Amino acid sequence: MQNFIHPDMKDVTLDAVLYALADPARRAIVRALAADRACEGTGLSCNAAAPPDLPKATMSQHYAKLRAAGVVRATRKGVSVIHTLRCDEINAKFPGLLPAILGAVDV
Amino acid sequence: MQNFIHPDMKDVTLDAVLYALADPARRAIVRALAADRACEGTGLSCNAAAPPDLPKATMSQHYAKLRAAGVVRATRKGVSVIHTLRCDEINAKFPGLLPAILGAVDV
DNA sequence: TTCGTTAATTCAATAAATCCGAACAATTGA
DNA sequence: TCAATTGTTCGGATTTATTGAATTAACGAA
Repeated sequence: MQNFIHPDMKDVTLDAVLYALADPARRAIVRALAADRACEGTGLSCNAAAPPDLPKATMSQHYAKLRAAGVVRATRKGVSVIHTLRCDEINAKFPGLLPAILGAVDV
Repeated sequence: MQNFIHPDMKDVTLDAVLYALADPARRAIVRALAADRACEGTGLSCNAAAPPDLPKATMSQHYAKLRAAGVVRATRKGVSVIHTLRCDEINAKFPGLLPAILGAVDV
């Protein structure tokens, strides 16, 4: 599985970010990571941030898409993979986007 | 084809809106409608707002998704279908979302 | 070192969504 | 009524998503 590849911010497109955030499961993950950052800020394992009933293969694909889109960053820590939101970077490139999406009352 | 159905704003979900805006062709349409509103404000025909090289079957599907998501409103005017952005409504329900997306330099 | 456990990824098969040419429908003007 | 214009709908090929099963990775204990 090797170490994770994260796109440089100059290669992160609005298209990919919106696509990544257009899925409710992925948005739930991003919300959890955002909440974690606001509190602990230590990052969360895949399982910790994903919706509880999500099959793990599906979960893993969602994380792969979030990483590829440049939305999250992953590092291995023991048997877990810890994810953090690339919050400041996204905010710098797409000002207001994350707040607008995370702030919305998701229906 | 009948008259177009537009969802009531209470039934418009963030999920659907983000999904609609996650596609570059649809975002191009929305940008064109936003620009029109800023200038003429009269609405644009499908062809006028869509990317020029888009096959019309595809274009039509994109508009259908934008309508279903609650992002645009359509009315028939002669042989044309005129679309307008449901700008204020979306802004009221998802504050900051449209500005963040339309304001971004699309890559 | 070798198991066993936990955590996540990859594979492969199926299911669902998208794209677009061709046919169709709606409207207008001649 | 006919032709032209503008979109929509249909159908099939292509692409993408989902998920169970197999696999990889890291760790701790014996």
